[in-house]
Amino acid sequence: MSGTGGTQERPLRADAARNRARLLEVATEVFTTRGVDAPTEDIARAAGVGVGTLFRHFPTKEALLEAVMVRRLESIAAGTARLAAAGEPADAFFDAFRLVVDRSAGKDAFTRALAAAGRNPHAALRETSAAIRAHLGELLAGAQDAGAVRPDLDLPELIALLVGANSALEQLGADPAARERILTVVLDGLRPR
Amino acid sequence: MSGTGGTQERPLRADAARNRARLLEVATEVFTTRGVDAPTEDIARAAGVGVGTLFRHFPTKEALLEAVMVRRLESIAAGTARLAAAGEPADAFFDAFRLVVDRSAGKDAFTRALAAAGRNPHAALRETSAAIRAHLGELLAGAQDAGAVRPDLDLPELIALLVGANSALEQLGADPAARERILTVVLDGLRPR
Amino acid sequence: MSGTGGTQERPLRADAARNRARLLEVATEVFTTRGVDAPTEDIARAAGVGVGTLFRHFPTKEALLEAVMVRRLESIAAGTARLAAAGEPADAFFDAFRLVVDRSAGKDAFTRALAAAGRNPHAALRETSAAIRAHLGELLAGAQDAGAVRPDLDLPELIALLVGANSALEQLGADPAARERILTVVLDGLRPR
Amino acid sequence: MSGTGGTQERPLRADAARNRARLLEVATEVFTTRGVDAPTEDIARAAGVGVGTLFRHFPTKEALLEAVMVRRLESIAAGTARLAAAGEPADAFFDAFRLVVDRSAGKDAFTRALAAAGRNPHAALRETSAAIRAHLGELLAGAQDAGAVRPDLDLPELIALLVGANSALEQLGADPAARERILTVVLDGLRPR
DNA sequence: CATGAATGAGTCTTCATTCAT
DNA sequence: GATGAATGAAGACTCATTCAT
Repeated sequence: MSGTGGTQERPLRADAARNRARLLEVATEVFTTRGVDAPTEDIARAAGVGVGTLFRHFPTKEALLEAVMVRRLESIAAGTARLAAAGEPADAFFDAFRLVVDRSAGKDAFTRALAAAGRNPHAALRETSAAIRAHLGELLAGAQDAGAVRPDLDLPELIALLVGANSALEQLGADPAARERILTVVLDGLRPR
Repeated sequence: MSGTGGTQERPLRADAARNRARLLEVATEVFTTRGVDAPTEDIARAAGVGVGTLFRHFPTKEALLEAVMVRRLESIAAGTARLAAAGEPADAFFDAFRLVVDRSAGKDAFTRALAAAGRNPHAALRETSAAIRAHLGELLAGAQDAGAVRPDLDLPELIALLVGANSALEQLGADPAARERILTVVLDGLRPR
Repeated sequence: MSGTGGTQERPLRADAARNRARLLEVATEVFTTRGVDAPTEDIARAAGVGVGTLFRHFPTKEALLEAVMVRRLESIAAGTARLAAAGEPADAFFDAFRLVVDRSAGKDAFTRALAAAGRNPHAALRETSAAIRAHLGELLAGAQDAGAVRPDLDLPELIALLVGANSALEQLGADPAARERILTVVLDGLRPR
Repeated sequence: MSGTGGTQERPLRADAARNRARLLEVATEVFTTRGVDAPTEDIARAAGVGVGTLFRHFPTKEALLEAVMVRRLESIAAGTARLAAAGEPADAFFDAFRLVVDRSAGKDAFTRALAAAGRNPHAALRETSAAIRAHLGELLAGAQDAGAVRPDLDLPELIALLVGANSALEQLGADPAARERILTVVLDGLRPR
């Protein structure tokens, strides 16, 4: 897991690595704020490189979008991995829910990627989201065993709720108190009656 | 209230009305399943007419999208109006939540329209969604007065939750039991602790 | 030469004749003020008829344009015929020059039609402009015989100068004194040194 | 003043510059002979490039047309500047008239641009044609002072006459003797009686 | 390796003309 | 005869992707 994950990459030259990182950064920003229809050229320009460079690093626009998602998902996976290994099942579960939602912030094309896991043909995405799903599965089971979450809920519903919570928050805007109220509703709803 | 609604339209010839209706039908289907980036030509073809006909009825693609949304929103508004006038505040509120979610199904550009009410510049959309918001506001207040919904929740959060529920369900797929479980979580979460 | 000239037309019903006249009127106005690229539908609407009616009277847009031109040319031809029959060769010639320019006013697509005489494949136009050319030829010869116009000038140049004068005036705008100065320049230039 | 003129352009690559120049060349030819309604694609094809290339160099068709005009006007401006600086007022004036007419040849959208100076919104055009107008103004005044041109003529009329002469010549065709006779008429007409 | 110019298929939209009502 | 709805071939412009410099 030395690099960005995937199929055997020879080590990039320093400047190439820098370009790649910068492109990923900028693409995340652009896709998030302007949507995935933003022209590749805008991304390249914002990253200070030519389109050619962009396409050298990412063979298609879709591959770039995928890489952006993978990065986000990896960050999430790191968090859920830690929490799945934690001791307190109930707290860990609820923390994980918040963590996923927090790190998915922005144009929700991203959370969707997580959900598209099974259907999606891209290996990198599939692997990372499978890991997250596994962690969430464990956390859910733990919380249910601890009686902290409704026992009839299954992983697909949990994920759908994560996507939904993300949408709701994206919809709502910045007011922190209101955001907290939204989360309270969903998290309370997850608890057994 | 019987027809396509909006600002005074001279009565169309029978065949023209049929084409218009068919275009609206097909566009709803296409936008819903394939997203708003689907080519106008596909919509025209699916409706069995030439592009020219589409553009005669709807001067721009955006106008078509707007008409589709207005139709959906009007259907929702009719439902919420009825429920807002009903006697049982608590039931009416929860029924309204389900109704909005049901009739918003699809690539969720739709619930967003409702949410975008104040900001967006399309008069037809603005009016209809303002009406829905008004109904939802009444229903929420009634349910809160009746002690059936958390008192700290405000209309913007309710709407955000509707958008979120829609996303969650869209994400989930068809399984009716799972869909019901999702809704149960959210609706239970809305109740006071 | 009872009607609009051309190949055998059965007498139109009163309303049809009225429509045809109105279309010609409106088309002249529209082509003149908005150019020949104005949509046929605008012309039909301005004339208070449907496009279908327009195309019943004039099988193509070009035919309509031609009819408009023929009308103008006929008006010019009537004037030049009268002047060609007049007694005073010099005055008649200069009057004709002014007359052609006056009646050609407007988007000069019209004067061009006159010039396109020989090349142009449309019978109606060809005939009428041939007549005008004949009159102008006579007038020119008369004025040259009378020593009022440079002897080296030929009909094609005269026509080119008419087109040019028309362009110049169209370019200039409304100021009557300035228009007169332009005409003075050209008419003086036509005189022998 | 050496190149394509306008607001600071970074130096293009050799091939790009060649394409740009070729497009300008071809567009001049096409607009001149077939009018401004000729499809952009025809221009691109004639220049041996794809449409994309055309639109890379000129963001809209109008921008291309403007560039073509600017080039023509600059060529004219260079000539009138030289003549305005010359010693012999009368000759300089008449030479300038011929020069403008010569270099404006074609579907006369061009001389119009000169005339449209004040009104039109394109900065590049405005500046260049303002320069030409200034030169012509000086030349006219000089020639009038020298008694070589009618004293009652003003700049707007001169410009209208340039447009008119251009139209007349465009109308006339290639015969050099006839063209010369036309110019003689107009130039003689400009002289005082 | 990086650059950005070139490509051309694809998208929206217009408009002359036809034809069912 | 009149109407205006329907048609579809263009036309301007965009953008992912390729490739010469």
